[in-house]
Amino acid sequence: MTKNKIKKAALELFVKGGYEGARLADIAAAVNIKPPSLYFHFESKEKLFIEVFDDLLNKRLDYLNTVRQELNELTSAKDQLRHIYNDYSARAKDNQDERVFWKRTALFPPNFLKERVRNDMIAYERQFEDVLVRPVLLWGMKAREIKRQDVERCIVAFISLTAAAFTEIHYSDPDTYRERLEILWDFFWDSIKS
Amino acid sequence: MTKNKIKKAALELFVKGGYEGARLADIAAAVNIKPPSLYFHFESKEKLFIEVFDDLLNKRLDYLNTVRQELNELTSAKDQLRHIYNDYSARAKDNQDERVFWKRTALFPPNFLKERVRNDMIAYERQFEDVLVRPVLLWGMKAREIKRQDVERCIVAFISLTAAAFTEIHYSDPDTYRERLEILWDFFWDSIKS
Amino acid sequence: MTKNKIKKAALELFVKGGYEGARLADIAAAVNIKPPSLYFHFESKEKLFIEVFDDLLNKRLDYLNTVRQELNELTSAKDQLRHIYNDYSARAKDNQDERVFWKRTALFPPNFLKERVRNDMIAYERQFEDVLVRPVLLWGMKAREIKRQDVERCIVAFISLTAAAFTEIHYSDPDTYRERLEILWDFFWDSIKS
Amino acid sequence: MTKNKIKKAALELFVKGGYEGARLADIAAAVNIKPPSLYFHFESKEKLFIEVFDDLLNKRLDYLNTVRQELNELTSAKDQLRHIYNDYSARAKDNQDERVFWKRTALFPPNFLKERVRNDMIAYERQFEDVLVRPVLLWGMKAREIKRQDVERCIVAFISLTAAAFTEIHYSDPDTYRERLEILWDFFWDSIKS
DNA sequence: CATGAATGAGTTTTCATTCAT
DNA sequence: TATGAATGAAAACTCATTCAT
Repeated sequence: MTKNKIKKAALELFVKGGYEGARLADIAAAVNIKPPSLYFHFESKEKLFIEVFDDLLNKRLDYLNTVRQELNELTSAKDQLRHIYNDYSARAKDNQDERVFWKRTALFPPNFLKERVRNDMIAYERQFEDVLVRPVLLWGMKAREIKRQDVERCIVAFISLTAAAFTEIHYSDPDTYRERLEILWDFFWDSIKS
Repeated sequence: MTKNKIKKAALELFVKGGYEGARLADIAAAVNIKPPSLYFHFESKEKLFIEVFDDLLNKRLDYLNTVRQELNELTSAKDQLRHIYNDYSARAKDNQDERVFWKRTALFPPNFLKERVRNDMIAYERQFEDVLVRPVLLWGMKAREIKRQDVERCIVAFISLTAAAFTEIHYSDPDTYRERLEILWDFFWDSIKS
Repeated sequence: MTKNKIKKAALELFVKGGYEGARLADIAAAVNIKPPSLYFHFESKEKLFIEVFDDLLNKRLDYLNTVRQELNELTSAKDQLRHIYNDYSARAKDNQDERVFWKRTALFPPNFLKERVRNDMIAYERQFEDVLVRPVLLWGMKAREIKRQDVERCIVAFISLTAAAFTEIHYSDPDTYRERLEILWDFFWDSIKS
Repeated sequence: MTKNKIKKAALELFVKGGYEGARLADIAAAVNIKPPSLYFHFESKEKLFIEVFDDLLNKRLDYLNTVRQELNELTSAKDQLRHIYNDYSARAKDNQDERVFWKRTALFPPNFLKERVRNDMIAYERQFEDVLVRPVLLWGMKAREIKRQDVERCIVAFISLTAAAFTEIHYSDPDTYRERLEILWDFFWDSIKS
């Protein structure tokens, strides 16, 4: 389906150049159509961006629940937290484009989307904490696997783990990246385990 | 001096819209001149960006040495690390614009600068580690203030502290921001102290 | 029949935006089909316009004869002229759209049709004068109902009555419109009656 | 001054093709500049149209007062009315372009201006009646030069004289045009004179 | 130093039109 | 009959840049 191919190409180019840096001509070329043809599928460049963003938002929101399910298979809080964290070490191209698009948009949204992005992002982060991180942490504390302490502080630490991981994507080659993720994880776990 | 006013305005607008999103017309307007007048001071938009970038790079490089000096006044490794970290909690507008410009450029440099930015950034990061972080950590370990452990791992942890701090700028209001920086610091210090 | 629905919708939109202002997409939408479907019925936008125009031309030409017949039922020149004039006070939506289309096309034809329109219009006007206005005026003079005078001058006056009526459509609400038509008529009749 | 040359060229092309039919490329070409240069002088095509329209509106509003002055030189109501009417027989190119632009815009304004045009036009018409036509008619009646009668009806008649005159511009060659204006005038004057 | 005027090279967007189904 | 998908041609508009003053 052309529409999806366009969205995929668009995501890739939005990642490379941001909203303003991505030209419709390039997006069209990536799908082997001419620029005007894009307008059969999308009202405007803005709407295209929004659809890409919304798709990803929904995908991640869904993913939250998927992960939530998967956690049930795991018996220790450590494994569960690690499973959540693992999402960040997957380095398949698509996956990574999406993650960079997500972060780029979160940090530097195109002007016309500033408001919405901010709201959606905050809502997503809240879900992430409420559905995944906090329950696991609480459960781990109850099971004495994790030191009793202020959960909210632990959450802040865990979130910043993921933030740091994202930054690393840009600086490190794949191997260093994985290595560093591991280091961060160790620090984190040592800090909170009983 | 007009030239500096231009650079300051440019930095601000590059922060808001990135290289492509910032229009010379806006930069000129911010300085109360017309766009052609910019060309008296700068050869081109690219050159303007580069100058802003270089200025900041040098400023930070200088700052490294300044901080290096300041560390001598401090007697504990904890205070020293904390002093380095403190740069990140200053939240004056200028300071912050610079930090965001820095990170934005590091993460999403304009295409024409990709190469140079990457190199300069890496060089800077190395300096940061070599001049400030590593020496302090080593010294702290020697003094048994910090647990004996792999220094490089500690560096990774410290660096990611600053990365996380940056991300928080975007999400949190000033108070929350400061609070979280504190939390992260506590986690970090608890992890490495003896 | 779809074809006729299209023509009706087209007429309406040509009235609103002129030839260039009317978009095939809107015309199609008004008939609940998609733009490409229009091409099953018409070769091109130009051809569509021409058909609409020709239909109307023929309709009006026919109407001339109808009116000519109807005049036979009327015994005074005054009633006859008034009957001719009455066409202009009908204000049903369709009727009016047609009149505006007619005038708009007469005054500001699309470039590609300039020649034909001019010719057809002039031919129509001549018919209007030859078949309806002049005979009635002559007959009225012969019957001493109308002052003996230069018929051609009377025709000019009568024609300008209709032109003025058209302009009023745009400026006046229905009631004012009717009222003014009446005023004009009174002036006219007083001027030419015996 | 380029700006004025643009406005003049624009008026001419708006007359020929209406708002949608006039292309900026043609307007630019008429002034020997490239299309983007138009944007140095006008924000957009719409704004250009609006300025042309406003200029003309003001010009005509001024003209009303000029004519008002000139009327004082004339001693009979007949001469005065005729003087008002004469404006319509001037057939210099510029003058006529303006008149056609005026009427075209009045009758078929571009969609984005519909509201404003309607209001401005009605205001202008009112001025025309209040400042010129009604006073002269009243004065003529007082002087027994004009038959005592309902002034408002006379105004309607006079206005439609001008409307009809406008329509004639499109149909007739200059000589016929002048001849018909004369005929209409005679009818009108005969109708209202004492 | 600064700017008014203009422009080249794009960029998004519109729209009538085509064509395979 | 009708349409989904695509396109050519052109439209308006943007923006960095130039240049004479």
